[in-house]
Amino acid sequence: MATPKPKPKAPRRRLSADERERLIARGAVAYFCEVGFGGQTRELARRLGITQPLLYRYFPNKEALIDRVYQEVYLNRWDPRWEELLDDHARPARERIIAFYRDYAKAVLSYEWIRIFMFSGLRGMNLNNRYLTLVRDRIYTRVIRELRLEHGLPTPAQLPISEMEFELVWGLHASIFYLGIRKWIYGLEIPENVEALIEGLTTAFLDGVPAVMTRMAKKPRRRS
Amino acid sequence: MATPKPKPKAPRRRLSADERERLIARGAVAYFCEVGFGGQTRELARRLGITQPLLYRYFPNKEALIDRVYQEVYLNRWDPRWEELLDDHARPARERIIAFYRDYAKAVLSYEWIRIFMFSGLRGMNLNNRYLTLVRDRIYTRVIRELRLEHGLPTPAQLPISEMEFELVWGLHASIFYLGIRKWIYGLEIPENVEALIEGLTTAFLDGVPAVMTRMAKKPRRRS
DNA sequence: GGCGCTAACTATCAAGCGATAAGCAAGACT
DNA sequence: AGTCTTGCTTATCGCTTGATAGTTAGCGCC
Repeated sequence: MATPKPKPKAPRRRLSADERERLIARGAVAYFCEVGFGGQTRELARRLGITQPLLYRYFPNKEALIDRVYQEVYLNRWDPRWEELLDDHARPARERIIAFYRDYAKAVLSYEWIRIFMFSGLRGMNLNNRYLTLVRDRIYTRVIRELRLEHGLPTPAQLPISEMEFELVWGLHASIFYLGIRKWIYGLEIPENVEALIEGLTTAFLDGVPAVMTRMAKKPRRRS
Repeated sequence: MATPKPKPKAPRRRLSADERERLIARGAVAYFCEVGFGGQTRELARRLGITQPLLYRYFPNKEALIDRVYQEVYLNRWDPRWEELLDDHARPARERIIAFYRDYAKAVLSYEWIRIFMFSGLRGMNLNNRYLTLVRDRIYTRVIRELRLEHGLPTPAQLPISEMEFELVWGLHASIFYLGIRKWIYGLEIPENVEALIEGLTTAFLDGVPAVMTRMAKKPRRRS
């Protein structure tokens, strides 16, 4: 090439502080999701089309930026209607549970959510645990309660939920979450029709788990 | 403290090249499993009780060290007897599948395996995919074959294994693998008696999945 | 259309980190 | 005991990277 082209150099654009901060936060989510929290501030700035020191005008340091990423991803991902949905006794339990997982999957099986969740887990954050406790207390308990009700087993008030029952529900949860891992962490293809898939997994769960639950409710727990 | 203590400085120990290399490799596995591949060579050396440049006498660069970590963790983790176990028609299919997953879990639910698997996935390595293809071809196909046989469904030769069948088995796999994620990535407690847990999960699977499989074999596949 | 506020940039520091070069010393062999 | 091999260390380079200081210029306002 004859033209050395000194620099493309986009014209300096001046945004309001709020707007720029949001832009940086969004960009940080996208960037750190992709490369992990070891990603460099210079590369993040480059992707945002700004200079690296500008980041430090909006965030005191890199850690603050990462905290913001957590906030962006973790907050506002919980839909309170999930609990209502699971409580709605007008519909059959089976239908409710399938509907819930269909909806839950839509919220959670995203690139950002799955990867941030993994990265923060590997980093030793306890945000994961806080979230998973929420899932356990708000969702698993409801699923188990409804299953017990449907199969004429004692209510959780009468007989506390056993470890095994929690584990079985966690197994369903895992099989759905793992779809996200396969897609967004391993980079594998998963079936196009995720809804049908979740319906199949949940159906298999609903067909298989009550038998185990019933068996465990009758037999005393065997110690290893 | 009155004693400034200039340096503990362990006496220089001279090992054979082979021995030292193995030591470094082992240490690298432990270190990179813990902190990820962004870990620093200096810190690794410190943990090994050697100086950092010594690493470069045994490995040309950090990447080679990481490759070695992959080798150490991925290789020799596959037990060919798993396939034999699943093929052993002297035992009931249910018993074989439970026995397999009990054994498989023992091999795979380790700190090193789980974390390296995640780190390499997040890094975009395709080693995961190679491994998972192996699992699919050697294990899932066998599980499905045996389940079909037990429930009077066509053999895979007569009717190819459907996507949904693979997905259901992948669901079982996920629910077991997720135990490792919970323990070694999220840092959560999991039940002590993992064997009983796996038995419960597999039983629920075996009770629930055939119904779905039978249904799908009879009904034509519904498109979304 | 000039002026001021401040968003954004240029330049740079200091610590961190992968990697290399040259010298030292532990153990083996005679 | 002397010496030779080579495992291991000290010293250091050069680039990277988070963070700071000082300068420039876009936009609103009168």
